[in-house]
Amino acid sequence: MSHTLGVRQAQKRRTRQALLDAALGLLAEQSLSSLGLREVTRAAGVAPTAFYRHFRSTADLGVALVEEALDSLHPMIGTTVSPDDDSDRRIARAVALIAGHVDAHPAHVRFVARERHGGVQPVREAIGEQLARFAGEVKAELAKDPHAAGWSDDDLLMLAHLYVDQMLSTASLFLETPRDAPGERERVARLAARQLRLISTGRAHWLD
Amino acid sequence: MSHTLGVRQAQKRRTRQALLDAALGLLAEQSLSSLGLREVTRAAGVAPTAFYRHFRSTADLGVALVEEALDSLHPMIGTTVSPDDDSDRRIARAVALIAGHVDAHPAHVRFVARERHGGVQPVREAIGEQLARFAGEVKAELAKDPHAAGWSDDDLLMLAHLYVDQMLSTASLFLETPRDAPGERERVARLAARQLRLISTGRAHWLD
DNA sequence: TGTACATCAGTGAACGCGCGTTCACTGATGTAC
DNA sequence: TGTACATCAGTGAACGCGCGTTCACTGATGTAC
Repeated sequence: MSHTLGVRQAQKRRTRQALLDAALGLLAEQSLSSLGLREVTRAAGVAPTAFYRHFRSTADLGVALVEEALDSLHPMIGTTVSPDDDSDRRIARAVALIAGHVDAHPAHVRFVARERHGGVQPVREAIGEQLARFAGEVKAELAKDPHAAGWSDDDLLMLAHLYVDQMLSTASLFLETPRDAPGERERVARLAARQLRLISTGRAHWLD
Repeated sequence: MSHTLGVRQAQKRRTRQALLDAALGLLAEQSLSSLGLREVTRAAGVAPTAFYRHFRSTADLGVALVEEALDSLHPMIGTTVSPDDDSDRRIARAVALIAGHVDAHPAHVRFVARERHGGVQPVREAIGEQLARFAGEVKAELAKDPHAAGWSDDDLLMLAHLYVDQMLSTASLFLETPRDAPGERERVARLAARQLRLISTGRAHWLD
């Protein structure tokens, strides 16, 4: 088992993850730009100085969180955009998928929504890059669809960005909706579905 | 002139504005959640203790900034959504208006984009309320359009929210684009125009 | 117009506190033979 | 398998610093007569 880590490396990895988890928890109530190193180590249960064995600064930790958060979002793309026999069914599936993701990873979603325009440049840039990568993949999915015949590359990318923004906006709306308010959640779901349907309608008549 | 302020009140107003301006400047490089009271008073040229004559906390100052920022955005609504003989011309006008607003009030736009999902609850809530008010007004504008015949209230509000989100997303994209890169600015403008056109197309065929 | 008193925006000293960072350290894990 | 040495993740004390908040104050502005 050549890939097995030694005891030392495994422990280091665990501490690193504890720092990331602690930070993500603290970021529910504040922005990265005000997150303190001592605050994070305290929450993670290690000495302040241990922080430097893993990250140069909280900004550096933030960049690591970007990778973690957007990797978790990744699998969602294909399913959301992939074609379906019925458009309304695809949309309903996409909205349910988003809602499920928000329930499964609320802290990650909040982090991305918050820091996308947040006060820490390297983190903003990392999120921007990841979202551009996403849009690229959404575009590739869209290109497979028969609807895409006659679309320019630019227009496909434009639509892809629209979808990515819409997904994030919907996710963040779900995040603000209490989990124990099924009525409100349903309202959000129907709003999101209709917004996606409007985009789909625009897409269907784009070349008219 | 009964509305003329006394010397004392006028001076107090000026100091308050100096605090708001100083804070807005500092928020170009950080989030409200990390903005310090002393930092603000230092930039405004007053003693730290003077702060308390105007605001209870930096969060309180943030809420005041929300009003200021969104009041400046307000006049844009009517012009952006109002109907025109030609749809493409209206869209071009809307995009130019957004670009102009970003040039005129970059700090306000950045503040709203950043703190909309930021780490300070009262500020998030204030922005949410103002944007909901906006969406209501956009909806009222949309209702005037002949296209709106047969649309439900809910669908009009849905579309209004889509427009508001799109405006903010475009504004924030302009913000990230250097002012001295006319090529890039033009690219962003054309992207935004096509996204608006796609939404318009969806709107035109909504009831099909 | 002049005088005596009240108001209150802004001051400056002082406080206790938590911050980020440095440093030499410890002791478990890893490696060479 | 055992031994001697190297590595290095995590520690704990110490530092100087800027923070938010309190307090009694000052002196220009406002008001009553």
